[in-house]
Amino acid sequence: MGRTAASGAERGVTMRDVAKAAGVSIKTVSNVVNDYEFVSDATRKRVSRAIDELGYSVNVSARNLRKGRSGIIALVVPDLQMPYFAQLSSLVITEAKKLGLRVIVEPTLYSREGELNALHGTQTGMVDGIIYSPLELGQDDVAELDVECPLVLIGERIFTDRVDHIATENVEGAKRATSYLLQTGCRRVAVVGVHPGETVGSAALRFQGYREALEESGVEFDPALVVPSVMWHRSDGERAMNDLLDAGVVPDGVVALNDMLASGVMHAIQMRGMNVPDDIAVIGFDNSDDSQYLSPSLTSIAPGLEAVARLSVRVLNDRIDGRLPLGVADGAHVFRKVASTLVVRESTRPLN
Amino acid sequence: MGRTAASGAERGVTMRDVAKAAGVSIKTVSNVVNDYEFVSDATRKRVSRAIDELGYSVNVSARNLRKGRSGIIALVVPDLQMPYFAQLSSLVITEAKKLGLRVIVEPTLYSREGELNALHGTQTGMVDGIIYSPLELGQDDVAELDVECPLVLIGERIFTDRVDHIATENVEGAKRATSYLLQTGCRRVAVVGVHPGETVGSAALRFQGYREALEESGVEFDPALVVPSVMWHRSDGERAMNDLLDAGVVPDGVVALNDMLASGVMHAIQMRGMNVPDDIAVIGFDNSDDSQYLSPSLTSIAPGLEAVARLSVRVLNDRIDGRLPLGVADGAHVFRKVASTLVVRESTRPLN
DNA sequence: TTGTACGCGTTATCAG
DNA sequence: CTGATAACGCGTACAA
Repeated sequence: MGRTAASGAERGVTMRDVAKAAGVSIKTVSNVVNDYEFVSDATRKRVSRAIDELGYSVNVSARNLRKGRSGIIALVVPDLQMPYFAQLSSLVITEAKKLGLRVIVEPTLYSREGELNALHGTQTGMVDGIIYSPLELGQDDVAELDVECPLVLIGERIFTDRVDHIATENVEGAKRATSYLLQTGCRRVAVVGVHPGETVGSAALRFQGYREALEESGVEFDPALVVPSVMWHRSDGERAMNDLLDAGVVPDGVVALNDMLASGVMHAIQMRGMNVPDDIAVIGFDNSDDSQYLSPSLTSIAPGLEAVARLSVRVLNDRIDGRLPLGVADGAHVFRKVASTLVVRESTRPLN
Repeated sequence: MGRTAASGAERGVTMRDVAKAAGVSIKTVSNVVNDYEFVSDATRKRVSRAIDELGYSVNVSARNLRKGRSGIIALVVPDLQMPYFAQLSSLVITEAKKLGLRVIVEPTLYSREGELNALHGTQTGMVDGIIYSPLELGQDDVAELDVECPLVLIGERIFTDRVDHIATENVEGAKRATSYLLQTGCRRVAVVGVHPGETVGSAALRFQGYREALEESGVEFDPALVVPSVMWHRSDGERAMNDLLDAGVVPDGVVALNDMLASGVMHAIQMRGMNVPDDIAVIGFDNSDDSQYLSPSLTSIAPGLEAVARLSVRVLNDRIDGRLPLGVADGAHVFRKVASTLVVRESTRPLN
């Protein structure tokens, strides 16, 4: 009434109103609201009742101003629709909630500009910290990471000792995948989804792991078994596998650099009347949610996203609170590589 | 340097500092910052320079306190990892950005408690509005939607005239899908993913559309062609289709109630050496991102998520600003059903 | 254990 | 066009 009824949030009932209604001072109301321990039960009750009756709720903006905090962090990712980042976001939000933080998700939509904007744009204010997972920025852009608020870097595109960094085991994971195929009897293992010429980023690192595994097992590297694909969609995997088979190259195992590629690879194999894993074993990467729903269900490398999420949020929270993250010297920065694990399902042959 | 580098946001340079440095008053700085038009170019320049030199940036918390707004809206969805909601979130975020709003995504993880908490929890403060897409709450919970801030409801679980509501064409969409199969020559059209006993929610509405299409075309309804499945994953679709075929029922078309089911259905068909669409045509629902990457690519009903996102954000923004959304009388509420469209791809036969 | 009074950084209302 | 000055609602020394 009275007013234009505009004002979104509170109806205007403040601590002062509550104080008056309960016959106490503002400070006492504040104490109750913030669960300050030295408040007599009697007053606490009176105040609580007044709060309920007036429908009071604290004005978060005022609190933020006073405390110099917003309780909000930004999560910057390329694209919410990619299973990998959707899962990461989901986990980060869950983890943040545990620590009383809320998350603003900022998709940069694969644009360099978007990624820079998330760091230096006008919208930057009000977040206490940033979890940053770039796909476009590269090693040359290290300087851009120098921002006002704490920042935790995720991924394998940039390496620097100037910010906290949580990385995943791309090399090791791909190596483990390849080794597993070799151990289960594969001799001609193809790799699908390579980005020729790249030296940083998931594709390059995973391909490196593939090569290391071959080398370690004494299996000779065969360029004919390497299938490039810039995009990593299902149809790319299908096309890649068809190209390979059309060229007369028949592997007995395939390492796909992500699960969607793997899905397409399996489909191509099955469409030719061959069996996965008996004729050709297939292994994926990312252990995305639907790898278990494929048929056969897909053996995959789980990058440990839970750990990535947990660590990122925790480290960021420590920085925000001005604490040193666990196990880091003053002035130094966190660098953690999260262990990946092999999730064995039906698309590969058993170990014996 | 100097300090512990802790303090999240600003280093403490305020409008007052800028004003002093530029030799003007605070108000003038404010004017410049907010692009107030009646500022002489000279002053504007002086102030701008001072801002740059001191590295000033506005304190968003203070602004929020003063304006009674935070510029943040909450988007409440069941699960970020479901393609449908990932896409919706992505679109809402993009749309909100255009209007200068930021989005906090709140996954409720399929829990009733989570959905209620998003409305009445302690974290509620500070958001100017809520876009609410419940999956657990039902018609009985209408009262819960009565919250302090503007709220826009999305989905088909609850219908009420007490809040703004953007719905999608579930009935019409499924009807269109079924009709299309019939028009392209199918005579025995199965439906996969039905939830027996349900009367609200996507499953019930889509099934209803299926029946209406049959009726309209004068094709008799055959219960044997109805395959229930509570879950809507790929493997559920595969199992459902296998059950159907194992029972000796061979349809010439399948309406899957979402794309993941459709994917499984196609796989089951292909694994038996049959062809999609020549032997059995398949149509999905949601037009999820990867329906185009299946093989054959999947004909699907696109629920018009872009429009849902655009409308929700716009309506919410109007309410936040105290405006009446376009075409709504005072005291009334928006109810909009967004048109769905049929996206024809390779999994169905052509019209002629 | 509770009350008083001030300041956080902006924006808005006036005069000038 | 610009300058004082009063809120905005809450936290917090400090005093009682």
